Amino acid sequence: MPRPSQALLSRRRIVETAARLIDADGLEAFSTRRLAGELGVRGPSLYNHFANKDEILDAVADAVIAEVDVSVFGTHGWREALLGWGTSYRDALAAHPNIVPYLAQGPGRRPAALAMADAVYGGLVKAGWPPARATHIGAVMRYLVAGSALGSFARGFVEDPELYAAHYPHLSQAHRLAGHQRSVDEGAFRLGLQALITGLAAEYEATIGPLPPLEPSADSYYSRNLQR
Amino acid sequence: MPRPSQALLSRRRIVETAARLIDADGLEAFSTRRLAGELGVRGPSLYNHFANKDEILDAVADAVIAEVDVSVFGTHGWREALLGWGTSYRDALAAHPNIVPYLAQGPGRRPAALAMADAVYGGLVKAGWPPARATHIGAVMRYLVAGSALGSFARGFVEDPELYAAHYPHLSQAHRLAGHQRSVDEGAFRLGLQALITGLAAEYEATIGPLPPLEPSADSYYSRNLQR
DNA sequence: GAATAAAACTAACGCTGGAAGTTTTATTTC
DNA sequence: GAAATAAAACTTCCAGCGTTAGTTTTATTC
Repeated sequence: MPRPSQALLSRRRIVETAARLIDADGLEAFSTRRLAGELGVRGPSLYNHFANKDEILDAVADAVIAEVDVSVFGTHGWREALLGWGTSYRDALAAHPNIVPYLAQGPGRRPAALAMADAVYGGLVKAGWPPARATHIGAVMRYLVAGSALGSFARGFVEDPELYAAHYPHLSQAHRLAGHQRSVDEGAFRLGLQALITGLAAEYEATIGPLPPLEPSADSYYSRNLQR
Repeated sequence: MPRPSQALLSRRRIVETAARLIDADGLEAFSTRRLAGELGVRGPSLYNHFANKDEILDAVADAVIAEVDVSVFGTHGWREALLGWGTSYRDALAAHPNIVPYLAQGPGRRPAALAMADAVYGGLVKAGWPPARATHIGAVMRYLVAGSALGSFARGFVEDPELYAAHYPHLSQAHRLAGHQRSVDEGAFRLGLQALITGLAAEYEATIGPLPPLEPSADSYYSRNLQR
């Protein structure tokens, strides 16, 4: 069956289906044939729309980053912005953990990833951070977020009390971690993000000047969490 | 040629060779046949020593973690310990970035990874951190270290000025990042680690009590870097 | 309307991890 | 020490992988 009268595929449809498969089964189980099957076509048909499998993965990764909200850099001080952006960034990645090893390689030529980098770097420099420091901060945030989204810390511990009993005296409760996955993982990320911002604030005061005031709004999510 | 009189393979030899191949060519290019070829045998021979390819990768990952030095938890305060361990952890992973996506999944049943978790958690609890907080801190450190070792932040930016010119006004110098890979990546990690520890210290003082004094030794690497 | 391009298919290639079967040697059992 | 058993190497084979080349039909361009 050669070219159909109505297009069966589009880049968008391919990317959406690929994202769904990767979310459901992971990167290792993802194959061009599997994807083609889900789309009701054959493997080689994908090559009419993407040069290779990597290009599909690239597009999936950028679709994930496109979900990240960087608007706080235009509306809040740098501390609230880091908190809001970091949270949104981690939410986006945590919703799609299986693609994280792939997208953590850097923006490359991906439009959404570059737009995010542009907004973050620009916002930090505007806040008074020297350019080199702004770069470092962007990098650290990526480390923290990508690291936290790579896979559950809590679920990395096997639910078998016997495993820990003989040789790991302090890990007697480690088998319970997986059962508290969400609270452990989110609690850890929240702690890390807040501690990092607190530490950066100390450096800002020591090397740049007084901190910009936090939003006075009583119901502001950001001010509540950066109270000192 | 059936069973040789002298053993051609050992688990240790397999793991060392696998680690070398992964370091040289990456995880995607790593195959059981490639590994077998390097060892002078055929692919299926590996299955006499490891159940499957994943088990080989597991052993490689644990060999990397075995390089991490956690002894500072027994000799220094928790701040110096986090700094020293975090640095050693990142050094070990940065020396083997290609296996990082694999080992970041958590300790599982790997002896070295469990021993590391045991030492870190035990050290933090002994320093006064509540158990749940100690878990969070362990998780955050993994986020930061694994995230920073996943691949170079600086090299994630393409060395093409034209890419950034039209749509990313703040990224006019981004094409230069790759040329400063080492200083950017290490500078960022150092900043993140120190800021994180500073922030954690603030929480320790606010919720637990006075900080343990830093080592008085004038030449101590740790005290010099945690000065406030 | 003819020529060109695009999008689907099939067939094929070389590669992958691993199972099954065979052969020889080491180790265990008596 | 001989026989039985186990182990470690090989070969053959399987089903799956990403991708290329060629064919056919339809859309688009001139």
